[in-house]
Amino acid sequence: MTNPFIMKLCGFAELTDQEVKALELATIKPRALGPRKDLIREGDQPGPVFVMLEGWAFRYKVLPNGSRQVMAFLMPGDACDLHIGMLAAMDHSISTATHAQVATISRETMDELMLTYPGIARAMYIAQLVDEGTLRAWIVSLGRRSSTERAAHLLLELYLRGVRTGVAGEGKMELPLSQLVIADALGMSPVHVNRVLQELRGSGAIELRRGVLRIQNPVALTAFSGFDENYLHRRLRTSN
Amino acid sequence: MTNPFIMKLCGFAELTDQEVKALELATIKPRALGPRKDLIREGDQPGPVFVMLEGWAFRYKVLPNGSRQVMAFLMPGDACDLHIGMLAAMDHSISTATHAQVATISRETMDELMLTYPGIARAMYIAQLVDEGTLRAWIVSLGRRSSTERAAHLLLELYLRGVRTGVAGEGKMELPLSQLVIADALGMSPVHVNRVLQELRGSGAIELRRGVLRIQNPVALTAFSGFDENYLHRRLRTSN
DNA sequence: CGGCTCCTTGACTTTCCTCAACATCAGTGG
DNA sequence: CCACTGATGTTGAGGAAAGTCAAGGAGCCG
Repeated sequence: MTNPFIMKLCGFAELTDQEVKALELATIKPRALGPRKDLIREGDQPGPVFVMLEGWAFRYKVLPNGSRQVMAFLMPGDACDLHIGMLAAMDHSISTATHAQVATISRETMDELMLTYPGIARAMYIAQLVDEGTLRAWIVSLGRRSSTERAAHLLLELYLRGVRTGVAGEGKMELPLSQLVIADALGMSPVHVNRVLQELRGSGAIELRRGVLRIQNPVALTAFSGFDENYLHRRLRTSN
Repeated sequence: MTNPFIMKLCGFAELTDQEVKALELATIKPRALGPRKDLIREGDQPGPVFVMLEGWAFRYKVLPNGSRQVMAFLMPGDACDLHIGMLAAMDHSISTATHAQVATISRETMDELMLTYPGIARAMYIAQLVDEGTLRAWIVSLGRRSSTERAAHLLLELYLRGVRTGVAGEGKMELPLSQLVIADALGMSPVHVNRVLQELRGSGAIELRRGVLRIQNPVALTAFSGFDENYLHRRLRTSN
């Protein structure tokens, strides 16, 4: 299977062949987007569900003083919020970070998929819960971790999420994010991100160069950043 | 209506009399809890949905180094996550901050309520979306606002949320949170919270004493903190 | 009254930001 | 093939913001 979205949902719930087929059909015609293109802007009325098939995007908000905060990364396999269509207006924007292939599933189609296929509904709910847990984990990082711990935590998170969708493995993943975007996610200045990454590189914990991340010492990195993978919910409730 | 939970849901969707009755019935027997009692702990298997009828609680996580981060406040009218029961384990804990009256609705009852009453389902989904928007707003605050702006933003948020549930009004609300808990929510030290609050008091924007918050100058506070109430979604989509 | 929690203040230290300059790299068009 | 351009990464120096440590004050309750 090459579709990271389906691979991720299969990790969340047992999907029947029919369900997989329906998902394949729904994401069969992605559109190509260049880097730095807004998928949707704050204030817009929410439209279809976006599914990232290739490339990276991020949710962000720009403050009156011009600074920007990234609130979430969307990597291949990620979809955006389920029920967001109920709201009148987006409270943040989503932009691509790289070239991307994005499938769009209309609200109606999505509702129908979830009504028809309980496995899809279940998997989408779980994906949403994990996303929410991820938001909370970011709050913890921003509030109580040092800048170096914070960076280490983010890199580990992205790697583990990548493993789930098949875009990462064997300690390696493509990570085409500029230090500027990482800075806006970690709530720090770009120059400090640079120094912090050097520190992590210097300690031998990671390698990050030319858009490729290598986790050299996962154990040390986990301990140092206080990473607790609970929030990614790799073990799900088996019954019901 | 004295039930802040029902008042809040009514603000999100038009509820029929039947639906209101069903909600009243479901929350008729709250249990009383003292301050600093955990409702549920990280690692526990999720149980019923909790509904705060009186008093305050907060979601939090304690890091290996002993520091604590508060990720959300639950004030009267708030309920905790809808589908959390699908997960095997909580990724954070919830504790009371004050004496509290908490109703518990079993997973089965909640599922049934949402299946039977579309208005309740809709209102609960919207409440969840608003909670999620609130998490993102906290990320923005923690990442990109100065400590004083951050404090101002939090107080304004809590006040506006209180208005929605009827526990705040006319620039005034009960806010029984210690500076220590506020510090853990803002990701700063308690002594700095103290200084920042003094600054806000001194500027005439707020008054906060003995557990009562007064917003003296909402306009200045909004501008200063860069508060954008979008994320509370006071205007909802009317159709569908 | 004693004991607890919470709030307040001052002095010192650390972390991280800002500013500024420069290096590197990929893509573009001549 | 090379010069130009824009985005990105790197380095150093100085300063502002917020943390830590330590001590004392205020309020509340048994």
